[in-house]
Amino acid sequence: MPSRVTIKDVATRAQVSYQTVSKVVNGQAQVSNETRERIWQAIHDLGYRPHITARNLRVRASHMLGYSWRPVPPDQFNPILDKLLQSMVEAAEKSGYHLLPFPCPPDHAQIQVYRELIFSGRVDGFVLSSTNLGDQRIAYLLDTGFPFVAFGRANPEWDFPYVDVDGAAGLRAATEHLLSLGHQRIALIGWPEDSLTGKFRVRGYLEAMQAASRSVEPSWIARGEHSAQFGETAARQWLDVPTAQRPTAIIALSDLMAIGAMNAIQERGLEVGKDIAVVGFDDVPMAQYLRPPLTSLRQPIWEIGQQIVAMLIKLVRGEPLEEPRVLLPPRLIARASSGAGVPG
Amino acid sequence: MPSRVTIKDVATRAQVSYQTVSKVVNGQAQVSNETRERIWQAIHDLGYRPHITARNLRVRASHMLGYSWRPVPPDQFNPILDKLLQSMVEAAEKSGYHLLPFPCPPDHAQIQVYRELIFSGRVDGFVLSSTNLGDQRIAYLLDTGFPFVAFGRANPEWDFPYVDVDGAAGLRAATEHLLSLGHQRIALIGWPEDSLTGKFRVRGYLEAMQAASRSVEPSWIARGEHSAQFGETAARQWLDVPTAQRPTAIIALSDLMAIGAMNAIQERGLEVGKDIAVVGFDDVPMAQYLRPPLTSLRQPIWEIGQQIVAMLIKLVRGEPLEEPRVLLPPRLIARASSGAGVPG
DNA sequence: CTGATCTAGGCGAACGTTCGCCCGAACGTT
DNA sequence: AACGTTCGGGCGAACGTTCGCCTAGATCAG
Repeated sequence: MPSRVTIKDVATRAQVSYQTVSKVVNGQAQVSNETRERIWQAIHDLGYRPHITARNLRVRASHMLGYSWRPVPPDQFNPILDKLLQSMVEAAEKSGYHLLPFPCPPDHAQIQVYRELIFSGRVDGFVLSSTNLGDQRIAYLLDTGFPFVAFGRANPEWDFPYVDVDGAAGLRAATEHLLSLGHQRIALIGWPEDSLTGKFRVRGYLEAMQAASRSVEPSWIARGEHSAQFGETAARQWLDVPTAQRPTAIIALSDLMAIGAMNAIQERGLEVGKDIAVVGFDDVPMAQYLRPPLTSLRQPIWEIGQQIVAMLIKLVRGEPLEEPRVLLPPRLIARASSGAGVPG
Repeated sequence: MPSRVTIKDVATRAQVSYQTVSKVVNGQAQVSNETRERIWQAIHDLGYRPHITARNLRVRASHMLGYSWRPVPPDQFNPILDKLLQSMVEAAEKSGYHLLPFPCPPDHAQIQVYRELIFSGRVDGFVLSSTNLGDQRIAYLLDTGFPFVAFGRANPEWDFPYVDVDGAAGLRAATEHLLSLGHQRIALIGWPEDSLTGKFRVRGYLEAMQAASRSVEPSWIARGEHSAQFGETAARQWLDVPTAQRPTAIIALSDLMAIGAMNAIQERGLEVGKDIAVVGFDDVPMAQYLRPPLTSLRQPIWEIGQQIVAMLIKLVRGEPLEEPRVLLPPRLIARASSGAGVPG
């Protein structure tokens, strides 16, 4: 490793003090054009690049944004990580920031880890994901006043900046889609009551049903864990109902559960998209390759990443947020599983 | 933001010079037990945490490892990113390092971006992924002597540290698996000739066939782009062959292509796993939920991440690598699509 | 011609560490 | 008693920047 070329090397070559070089590099005004050019020339000749660590020390900022995500169990998939990460990394880089991914700590150590990252000056702000009601991290960060933006909502009485997918709008769209195809009895596979995300989505479903003056049987709503297995179980229970009263369409709050439902339906020799419609949520990349291809709701992941990071950087810089709560609607991708789109 | 507590604050409280505090924090010997305890007490009382940026500046290291990955097109999936990232981040953190993900630059700007990261002192080393023959980054980094470890191989004449999946071993296992089930005519869906990874895998297939004294028809090997579409096309071509001579099993070099093949087979009214066996590569999380569940080769992603990072950190620290070329075999996960495992 | 204003650029200091060297006291040895 | 060794801890310097202040000369108005 040849010892690095510093601002002082540039200075001697350009015959100025090194502080003047700093001014030029940072685009400050107090330099004549010819000096400026001479300095740029020297910078170019020597291949000088400012040393980030030194700069960060001086300006008391790390220019790093912390991000951790909950790893999914090996049999499941994280449909959004790739794109979300790319989006956030790109957005951060645009403003001279970088993303610091760190392992999602076990629940009891959460605060400890966040505190450590703050006080060691490793990050200037956090992106929180997988938020839920009573999220300790939010409470802690609100308390200390450290900048953060959440991907997801939490307790309504907490006032904090977030970006979230408008699950209610998504489910309204899905429900209306099915209603418009003539379905009357639409069932829903959801998560346990304590899931906030689940609550919003169910609400959208109920709203759409009500708006269409359709009543909803309590038995049409199944709640359970996020797994293909549960999707299967839930669907079977409806398949046991006599044809005349049984739901003709199923909306699952995730593609994983939708896949379980599809498998249960096909097991009975029924045809998905014809006998019973199925709609998922997430639009996992695989959705289009399923037989039949799965109708699903696609989250605007790229957009979400961009907004979260843009907001966080504003906060870090102490600028005010004009719109601290952002909801972005997912997009319905209609395919054959709901009886729409090209068949096959 | 209350101004941070520094090593000097600790020093005054513990009645020592701040350099002595530094010694204690870094576990150096020259301090008596009682002083040490007094200092730890002060550290604890004040909640002191060393300032990483300052430390990094002083020791001339960023303790950051750069990593970029090629984003997959929206209709495909990255089956390994989640786990690989978790693994690498965790391994890095264990040794006091962090991962710096950066956007994968367009080809013509690659070197430029790497150079920038090096000379601005942002990273101490790189993890390279998606390597291929003639990879410019490898050439450049070898040339400058900057530490890196590749995930994947490249030109055999280049001497550099890498970790890779032993694709040949994987395909031998898959082929032997099918042979043991009685298949004789085994076809293969692969990538274009210029894919190095593809070449290794095909080699494993050929070796296994040869070891079993089975000859391989040239027409059994299809080469094309990595897509479900191509998997479908390739499979159809074999389905057109009269039953007596047509392949009874298909190995695809990726699950994505395997899925295409499965769809083509089912389209003809044939049953996957019974009429024709299918084996994929990657074991994407979805594989088990397909109908029938897909037999596939699972890459030891966690292990790979751990090894890559461990090797890279050694390099960064200037320690020698006892084993600079690591090949890890994938594991065959037998499911119904190859006629093995539990049916359904 | 004088004094005020502006401009280009220099200079010292600081950001929070770690490193190497130094010194004084205590101890043991001859 | 004189000397060498060891140990605990202090001190100056440096890592590569940016920031704010200062100044010498140029410019300008009256």
